[in-house]
This record gives sequence, C-alpha cells and structure tokens, in this order.
Amino acid sequence: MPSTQSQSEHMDEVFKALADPTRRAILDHLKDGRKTTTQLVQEFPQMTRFGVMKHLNILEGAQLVVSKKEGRTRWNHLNAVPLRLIYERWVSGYENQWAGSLIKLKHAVESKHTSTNSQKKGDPQ
Amino acid sequence: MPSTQSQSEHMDEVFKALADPTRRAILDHLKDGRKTTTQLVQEFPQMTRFGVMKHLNILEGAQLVVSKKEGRTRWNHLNAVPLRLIYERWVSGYENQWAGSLIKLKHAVESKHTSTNSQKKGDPQ
DNA sequence: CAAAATGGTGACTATATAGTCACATATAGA
DNA sequence: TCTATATGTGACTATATAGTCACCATTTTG
Repeated sequence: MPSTQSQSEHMDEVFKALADPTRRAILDHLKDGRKTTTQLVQEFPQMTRFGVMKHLNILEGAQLVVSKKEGRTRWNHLNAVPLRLIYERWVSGYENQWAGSLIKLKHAVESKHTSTNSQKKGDPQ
Repeated sequence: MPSTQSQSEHMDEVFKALADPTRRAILDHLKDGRKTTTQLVQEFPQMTRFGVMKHLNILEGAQLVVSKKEGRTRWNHLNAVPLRLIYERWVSGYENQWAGSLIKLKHAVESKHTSTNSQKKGDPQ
C-alpha cells in the first residue's frame, strides 16, 4: 500500500499534471537528461521563474519528476514510471476492446460521421 | 491527418479530457460496451443529466467517445485510438529513458526519499 | 396531432487553476 | 563576512472548468 494516497488518487494527480501543455513540455525537456530549475526556466522565456517552479512542483507531486538537491542547485529528473502505469491501466486494458468492438465502432463512425467530426471526409448523409 | 486541428492540439484535448475523474469513469463504463446517454446518466446519480452530457461532449471532442444517433437515442461508444496514441507518443518514447538514466534516477530517489513514494514493488532494471 | 421519452442548449454560480509580483532562504566564493 | 546566485513561498488576479437550472427540440407511439 502506498503511503499517503491511493493508487487512483495518484493516477488522478498524474492525469491532471499531464493536462497542461507547459508541463508536458517540461517533461519533453527532461527527456534529454536532468536539468536544474534555472536551466528549465530559461527554456520558457515567456513565463516567470515561479510559474515554471509551480509546474515543476505539480509534476513532482505526481511523481513524474524527481528532484535531487545538490548544493544550492536542484536537479530535476524525469520519472517515466507513472507513464508506464497509465499504459498498463488505460491502454493495454482498453485494447481488449479493439478486437471486440472496433468493428461496430467503425460502423458507428461511418454511419454517422459524428457531430464534432473534425475530419472532413463524409457527407452528412 | 485531421483537418481542423494539429496532432498536438488533439493530444491536448485528450489529456484534458482524461484529467477529470468523472470522465475517466464514463470511459470505464463504456468499456463494457456502448450505452445510451440516459443509461450513462443513471450511473451517476449524484450528478445532473446535463453534467454528464457536458462530460460526454468533451470526451467526444477528444474523440475518446464516438456517438451514433439512432432514432431519438444516442449510443455512445468508446474509442481507444487516442489512448493508443498516448502510449505511442508518451510511453514508448519515454522508455528509452529507462535503460539510460534510470540508474541515476534511482540514486536521485534514494538520496532524497522524495515526497510520496507509492509503488515500491520491484525496482525495474 | 398529442403525450411521453430522449436528448440538446444558454445562462449562471462556484471553485480550481495558471500565472505574476514581491519577498524570503540558502549556498558558493571572493 | 559580504555578495551574487539558485531556489522557495505567501498573497493576489485572471481565466477556465465543473456543475446546476430552466427551457427547447426531436422522435416514438397511441
């Protein structure tokens, strides 16, 4: 059992953390390797330092980022584990669906060209 | 490729749609098969019909749900494709990280015992 | 057509979130 | 110690989002 939060609460934090484009950009920057807070701040000139730090703290709360203090600098590391958990609970689990209902789903799409059909193609019957 | 929005804009909609627990619950309900709007509403007694419908529209905007109208009933289908895209862009891509930097990441975690360490189980690697 | 059932929508409130500013803390090095 | 650098935080504003209510539209069926 986790310590302070349940698994689903953790997932909620992870999804909420991923919901912001700036935070996803931060993760992308950390993909190349660890960075200090100041280095990250420099990647977002349009935002204040504290803005970036708040995003960093949210990412750390979701355990998508792990930080290590070294002297007066804070090294921020990417942690892909929560992403892996999303895959296990939300992608692989849902793919059972594919074989079973993808055909009728396909029918649904084709026979309707749904409401918000962002993509062209169909004449609306 | 979609017409009205870029891939990253679509991903943003998907992540934002997934950020809400009610919407994730709706997806879970649809996992068992298609449901009408009224059927879904009945699954959330604590929320009004319109509340559920707004969530449904958001899910449909993110293409996580596809709806098909049949007479006066609307059948809502799960569409797992965006989840699959999340995997391809945000999980498999990040797993390169694992081999490379998981060791120093592990050090970072250990030397800090960060915030909330939920999952112990097996250390990867 | 009339009634009932299903679904859709505009306007509103309450709360959460993004982002900023000013100020505080801590470490490295002269 | 003094100072520059790197990071941390409380309080605030602006905007987005969740959720509700009352009302409207469409379709089935008698």
